[in-house]
Amino acid sequence: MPTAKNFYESVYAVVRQIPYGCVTSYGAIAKAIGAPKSARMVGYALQHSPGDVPAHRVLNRNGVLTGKHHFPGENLMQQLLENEGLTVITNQVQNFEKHFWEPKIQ
DNA sequence: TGAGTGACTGTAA
DNA sequence: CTTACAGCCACTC
Repeated sequence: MPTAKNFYESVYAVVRQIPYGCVTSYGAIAKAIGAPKSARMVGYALQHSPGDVPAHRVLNRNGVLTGKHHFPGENLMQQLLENEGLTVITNQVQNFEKHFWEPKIQ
């Protein structure tokens, strides 16, 4: 079995821990799982993520919805974030630092 | 086996 | 301040 699957599962596990109304960055997740250089892989993993993973809460370090186009709808990601009390303008989350949640390793 | 790709990040100009 | 370039790891063809 590919050991990389553990990497994916680790990403999913961290993303599932993101509380309601909070967001984080790919690099933060990558660092949380012990691979700060693999931020790109986090995004790649989210692309293969199951439906029970709140991938809409994961943005880049800039607070921009880089993966918005990968969601079913054209503005679904933004709608989900706004539904959680966040403000999104031009694919960018306002007060990103304020809603930022740092992943924790259990 | 090797080369190409990507939901990123940090540093330089 | 904004824009550009290179590094990085895992996966697919």
